[in-house]
Amino acid sequence: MAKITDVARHAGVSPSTVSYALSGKRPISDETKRRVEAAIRELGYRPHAGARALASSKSNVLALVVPLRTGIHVPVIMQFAVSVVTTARRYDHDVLLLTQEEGEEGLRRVADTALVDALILMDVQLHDPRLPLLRVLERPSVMIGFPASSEGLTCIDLDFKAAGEACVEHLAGLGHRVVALVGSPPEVYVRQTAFAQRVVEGFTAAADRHGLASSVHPCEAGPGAARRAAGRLLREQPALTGVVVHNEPLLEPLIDAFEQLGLRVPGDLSVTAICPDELAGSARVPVTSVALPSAEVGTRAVELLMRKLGGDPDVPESTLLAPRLTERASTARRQVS
Amino acid sequence: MAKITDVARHAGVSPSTVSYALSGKRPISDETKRRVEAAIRELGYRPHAGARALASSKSNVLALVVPLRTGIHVPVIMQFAVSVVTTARRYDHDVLLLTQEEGEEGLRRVADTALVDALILMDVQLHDPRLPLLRVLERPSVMIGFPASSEGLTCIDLDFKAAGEACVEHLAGLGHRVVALVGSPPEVYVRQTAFAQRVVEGFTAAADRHGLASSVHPCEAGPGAARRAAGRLLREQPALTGVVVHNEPLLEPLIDAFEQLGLRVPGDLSVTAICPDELAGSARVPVTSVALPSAEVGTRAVELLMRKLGGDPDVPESTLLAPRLTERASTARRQVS
DNA sequence: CTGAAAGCGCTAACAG
DNA sequence: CTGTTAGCGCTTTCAG
Repeated sequence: MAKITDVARHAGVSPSTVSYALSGKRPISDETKRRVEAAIRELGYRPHAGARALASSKSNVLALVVPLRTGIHVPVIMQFAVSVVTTARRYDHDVLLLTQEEGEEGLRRVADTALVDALILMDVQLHDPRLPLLRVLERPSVMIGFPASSEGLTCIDLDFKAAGEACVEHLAGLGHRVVALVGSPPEVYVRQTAFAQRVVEGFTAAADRHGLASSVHPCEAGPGAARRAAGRLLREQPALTGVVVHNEPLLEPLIDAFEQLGLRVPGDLSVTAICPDELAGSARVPVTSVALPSAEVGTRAVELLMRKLGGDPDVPESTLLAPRLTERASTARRQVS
Repeated sequence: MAKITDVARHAGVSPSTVSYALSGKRPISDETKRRVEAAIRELGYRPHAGARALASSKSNVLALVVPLRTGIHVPVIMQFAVSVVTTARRYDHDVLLLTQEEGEEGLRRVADTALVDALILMDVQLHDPRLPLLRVLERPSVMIGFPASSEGLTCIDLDFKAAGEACVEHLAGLGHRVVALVGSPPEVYVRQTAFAQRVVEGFTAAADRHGLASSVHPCEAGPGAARRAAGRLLREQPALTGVVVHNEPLLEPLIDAFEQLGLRVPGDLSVTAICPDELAGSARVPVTSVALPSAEVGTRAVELLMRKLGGDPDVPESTLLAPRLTERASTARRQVS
C-alpha cells in the first residue's frame, strides 16, 4: 500500500500538503491540489485508518449496541441498524456492531481504547445500568428510548404518548365512545421500558379528554392469548367499538379473534395499532396505524451524534418524533344502530 | 487515559515488558507479570486501538457485509450477525457493519485503509461482482453461500442440495409417492442465487432415486399467490400427498390454502420446509423442517476466518453444513385409502 | 499558500 | 527473562 510520503514525493509536495489537501483544513492552490489528487489516483492511495486515528484521536467509527432480547420486533432493529450505517457513511463514519450482551464492559472497552468516537444505544430501560457509565464516558452518545432521567444525556424516540393520543383521537373523530388499549406483555411493563407506559398515558389522557370510556389490557403474545383477550374485552366493555393495539405479534391474531367472535373489522369494531408500517400494511385487513419510524430514528440519532462530535453546545437532550397516523381499512365511522 | 509508558513506570518495568505481558508473545516472570497487572488495574489502562493497529498492522476488526434486499428473511440475517459478533468477541475481535449497498468500493475502502483485517460477506450470488475483488484483496474473507466458482475463496453454507434430498427422503420414508417443491420467487432463480437451485437439484435427484413423481414450482410470496399455487399443484398432480416448501413467507399461507381446499395437514397432505426453525416451530401446524442454521453458519464463518488470519494453510475452500431435519406435526405416513 | 519536524501510543526487532 | 529503540503512517503545530 502506498503511503502519504509516496504520494507527496510523486506530487512533488510535502506530506503535510497531501494531508491538508485531503482534509481541506487549510487552503491549497488549485494547481497543487490537482497534482496531489492525480498522485493519489495513480498510486491508489488510501490513508491508513489506524495511523489516522492515532494522530488525530478520531477513529471515525460509531458503536451501535443492538438488543438481543426477544419481544422486540427484529425487522425493526435491522431497519434501524441499516439506517444508522447508511447515515453514518454520509458523514464519513463507519459503524461497529455490539450486542447488548457485552454490557457495560463492552461500552467501556470500545470507548476507552478509542476504537469508537461515539455510541448509539438501542432499547434503553427506565433504570438502565449503563446510564451512569454514559455520563462518565468521555465520548458522546445517543440513546434510542428514554430512561427515567435523561438529564445530561441525549435521547430520541417516537413520541409514544402522542402516538397513543393520536390513535384515540382518530377513533374519537370517527364517533367511537368506548375504547380499549391492548398493550405489550406484562413483562415489558415490569422491565420498565418507558415507551409502553407512555402509550398508556397518552391513550388514557386522550380518552378522558374526549369523555370516552376506556380500559387498558397488557397482553401476552400468541393466538391463544389473542382469543382470551378479545373475549375479556367484550365481556368487560360490551359497547366496545374502538381498539388500539400496541403489541406487534398480537395484531393479526387479535383481529382474527374478534372476527371469530362475530365482530367485523371495521364494520363493528375499529382497530388501530402502533407498529411498523410494513406490518400494519400487510395484514389481512390493512390496519390504520401510527408507524414506528425506525429508519428516521436511526438517521436522526446519527445526526444528533454528529452535532455532538462537532462540538455543538446546544444539541437537544430529548427528541420526540411526532407520530404520523396512516388511515387504512381497519377503522371506520361508528355505526349508529 | 493512561498509556503504556505510564503503566511501565508505575510497575517499574519497560514499556515492551508491559506489551509482552499483555500479548503473551514472550515469557514474563510471574513476579513481573503480577506487578504489571496491578499497575494496569490501578491506572485503568486500555491500549489505544489505533496505535495498536498502526504498530502491529492488525486492527482486530472484521467486516460483516449484510444484504439489504427484500426476499431474505430478516430475522435470519440478524441472528447470523449476532452470532458473528459473539464469536468474533471470543477471538478478541470486533465487527464492523457494512451494507451491501456500499458495494465493491466499500470493501476496498475498509480493506485498503486497514480498518479491518478480514471480511465476511453474506448473500453471495453465482456471479457476484465482488468475487474478482476478493481474490485480489490482500485480506482474507469468507462468504456465506456459493458462487459459480469458489476457486481460491472460502465459502460456507447449509448444504441445500442435501436439505432438498432430506425432505424428499423423509416424505418417501412415510410412503408418499407424489411430491412437489414450492420454491422461491422466480426472481431468486433469475438472480442466480445458488442455494435455490441447489434445493431443486437435491429435491429432483432424491425424487428420481426413490421413483417418486415430482414437480417444481417457483412461487411469489403473499396469500393470493399461495392460493393460486395450491390450486395449481392439485390440478397438475391430483395424487399429490407430499410438499416441500422453500419459501419462508409462503409457508403458512400455503398450508392455509391447502386446508381451505379441503386437504388436511398432515392427514391428506404432508408438508416439510427448509426454513428457520423458529418459523417452522411457531406455525399454526408446526412444520417438519430442515433448519437454516444461521447461528452455526455465523460461528463457523468466523472460525474459518480466524484460521486464515492465523496463517493456517489448509482452510477448506468449501464448507457444507449437513442438514438436520426436525420432525413436527405437519408430516405423517401416507393414508392408503 | 507550503514545508519541516515533532509526536500520537504501541509493537517488535535487536541487544543483553 | 528484560530493556532500548526504531519505526508504524498520519496529523498538526511551528515557521516561513
